[in-house]
Amino acid sequence: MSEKELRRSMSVFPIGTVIKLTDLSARQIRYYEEQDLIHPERSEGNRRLYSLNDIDVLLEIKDYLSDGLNMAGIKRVYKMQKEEEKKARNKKPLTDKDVRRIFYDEILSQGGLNPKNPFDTNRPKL
DNA sequence: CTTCTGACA
DNA sequence: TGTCAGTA
Repeated sequence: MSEKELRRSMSVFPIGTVIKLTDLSARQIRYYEEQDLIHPERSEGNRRLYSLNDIDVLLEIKDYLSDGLNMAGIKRVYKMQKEEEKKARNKKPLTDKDVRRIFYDEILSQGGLNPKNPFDTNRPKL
């Protein structure tokens, strides 16, 4: 892991800072953590500490949300990214963002996954 | 003063 | 998701 990646993964920001940077509510930020989309560490006083990477993910989630994806859809974007990582890890030189971008576009082009429509657990796998 | 967890008029 | 409570 490069030094830059190491720094981007260091947990140093309190939730207040993240709220200002992402314009998301504390409620939402904690909820996305429950959904395993971000993994902030904890300080001695049990306070959450976020990394630049966590903030990037939060910013991406905001975009997905504004484009109509619900939690199920967003979680799939990241879930598929992980699955694809294992395959590409030893082959393609795609970055995490490239992979997410690809699946994100696919999901959008397939329509659906709107916040209104309940869950889509039974949707066909991409 | 800031953040945390749990709960719901 | 908002928000209020009671803490740490």
